[in-house]
Amino acid sequence: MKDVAARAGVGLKTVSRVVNGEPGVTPDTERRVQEAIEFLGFRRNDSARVLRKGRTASVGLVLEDLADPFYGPLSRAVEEVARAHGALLINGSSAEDPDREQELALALCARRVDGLIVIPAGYDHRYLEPEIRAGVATVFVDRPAGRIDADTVLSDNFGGAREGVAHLIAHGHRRIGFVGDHPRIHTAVERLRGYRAALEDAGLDVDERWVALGSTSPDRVRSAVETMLDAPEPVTAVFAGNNRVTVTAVRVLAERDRRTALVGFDDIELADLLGITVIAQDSAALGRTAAERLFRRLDGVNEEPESVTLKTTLIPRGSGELPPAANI
Amino acid sequence: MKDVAARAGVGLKTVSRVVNGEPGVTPDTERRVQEAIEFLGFRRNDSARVLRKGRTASVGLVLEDLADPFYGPLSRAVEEVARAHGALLINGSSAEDPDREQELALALCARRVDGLIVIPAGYDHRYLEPEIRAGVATVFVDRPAGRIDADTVLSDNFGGAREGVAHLIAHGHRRIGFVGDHPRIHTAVERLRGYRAALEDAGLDVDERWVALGSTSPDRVRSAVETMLDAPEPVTAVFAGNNRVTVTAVRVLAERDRRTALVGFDDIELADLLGITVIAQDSAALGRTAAERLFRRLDGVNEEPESVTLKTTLIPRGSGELPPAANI
DNA sequence: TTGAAAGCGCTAACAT
DNA sequence: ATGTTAGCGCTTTCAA
Repeated sequence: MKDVAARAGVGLKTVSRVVNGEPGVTPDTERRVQEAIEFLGFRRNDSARVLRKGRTASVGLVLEDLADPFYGPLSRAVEEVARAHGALLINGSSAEDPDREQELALALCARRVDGLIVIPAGYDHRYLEPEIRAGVATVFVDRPAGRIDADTVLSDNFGGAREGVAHLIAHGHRRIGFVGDHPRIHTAVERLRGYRAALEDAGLDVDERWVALGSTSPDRVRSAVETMLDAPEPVTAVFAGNNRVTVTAVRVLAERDRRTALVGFDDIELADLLGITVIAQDSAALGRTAAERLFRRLDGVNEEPESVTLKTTLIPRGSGELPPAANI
Repeated sequence: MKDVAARAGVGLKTVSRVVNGEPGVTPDTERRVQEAIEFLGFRRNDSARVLRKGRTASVGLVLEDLADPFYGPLSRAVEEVARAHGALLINGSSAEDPDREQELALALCARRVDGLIVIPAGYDHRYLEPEIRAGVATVFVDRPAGRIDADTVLSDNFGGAREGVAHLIAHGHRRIGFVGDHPRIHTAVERLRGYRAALEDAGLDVDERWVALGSTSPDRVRSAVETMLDAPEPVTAVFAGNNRVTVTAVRVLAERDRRTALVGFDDIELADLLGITVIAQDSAALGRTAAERLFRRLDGVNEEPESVTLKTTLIPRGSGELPPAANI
């Protein structure tokens, strides 16, 4: 910038004005400055600008895994909102590791992102308190914040699961398996709660052998489902706790002769062709809502932290409408 | 940092040393500094650090759409490599718009990212020349750079498509449709080239009514496929030019009584269950390779720009092995 | 081992 | 309309 000023024979501030399109420069001077910029291939160094202005026009998003089809649309939605506000988005994947989540979130804070959207991997976010106090707007998505009070955007995991399981019950099922994510994950617990509530609503008992929480790795899900199917009194329907469970469950059920009903939480591509009934959540809406809330905060709105819950949608496609198979 | 120094009763530089784990500080002093840091909730401002050091420890990734399942794993792979090098990743989606690609790439350069990975939307990347000259390492992925010489990592689009079409020919097909992306997109053109080459290898002529390039929107793909199926001499097989085309093609074909063979470029989740034969490319490997190349450059390796091509894999699952249906 | 001073490139505030 | 000065928070250099 100094060089540009020298070459154009003007002061530093004049160049700054031109670069930022500020008023108070004669067209002639502006032209000279533009020429110098062109000639020197100058481009403003935003690092310096940030240092001076205190705002980075960037927001951070800490999620679990960008490669998961659930998070792609979410991230993209956040990006669109950020873009509308002239901000860039820095993503990071925690890989479901609380330490890595913290490391990432703090690294983003050290970069002085203006705001932070976090899909928690951990259960204690007090480490963010100093940052929030220092002015980093923070919104939690998909899972609630741990031990601090903050804006949160969730899906109705409880209600969605309850509706899905009720749907199976309405189609005559009495022995329904639940295969879900690890119990340390909030959504898994909520969905299990919904499962239990639906059974209870119908006056049915839960046999704990029908419930399997744990890793969503194909191996674990496969063995969980197979155990339920091979029991003396096999389940006649399975409720899959998330997209990865559904994918494996569909594979396992497809191998069997006996038709077992299935409802999965989260929609999946091609689920329509496979006739998989799902409880869909709108991950893009989750991201958009969170980002809008974040920027509202950045624009100075100062309300109490608030929790928003987005509705889920039951999409019947066949697998959830199968009647119980005559067993054994 | 000033405040920390004051509170600990030491010089600014000593605090800097402690924060960065540099040697030359007595344990006692270090302890006092640490206490002050703790007390004040100090965290280093990386913006200032960046300004001074000239390196941001961040890389930019400009892709088409983070919500596309093809790019999620690619982005994640880049992130992992970046993480291993202590760098953060800033993603941006160009939405297949050349202007937006440029705007994004230049915004990232203004932030002084150390390196840039670009999945081109445009065909002229000379706008990046000053940046590259100024030291921003740049690697192009998935599609080649336009009008500049730069590192590039591609999939073998030509070879993959040729293999897929040859596979259909080997199963007896003579009238094979090609539905692909817009002809301004490099991969679409390459794959079409592969299609033509396979037909030519077999001594078959191409009827241009079997070729449909254009938008990958469901509507356009649907009508393209339906036209081919409803022609007086309908195609007996369809080669789908990418994941989105495949998804719609599968839907359209599933509505028909006559079984039409299908091979798709790109693997899709649940394609195994639907028995869809595909030419799979490894999007994570694409991202990893590009990122490794980028960091090699950042580590000072100074070779000529190089183009790497990654092999694709034919995965037979049924749809590509159907014989031609007796038509009409 | 420790610290003072200079400066990275920019913008805010205040001249002129 | 234009320029000058100070300073954002850190690291580098060099001296103590």
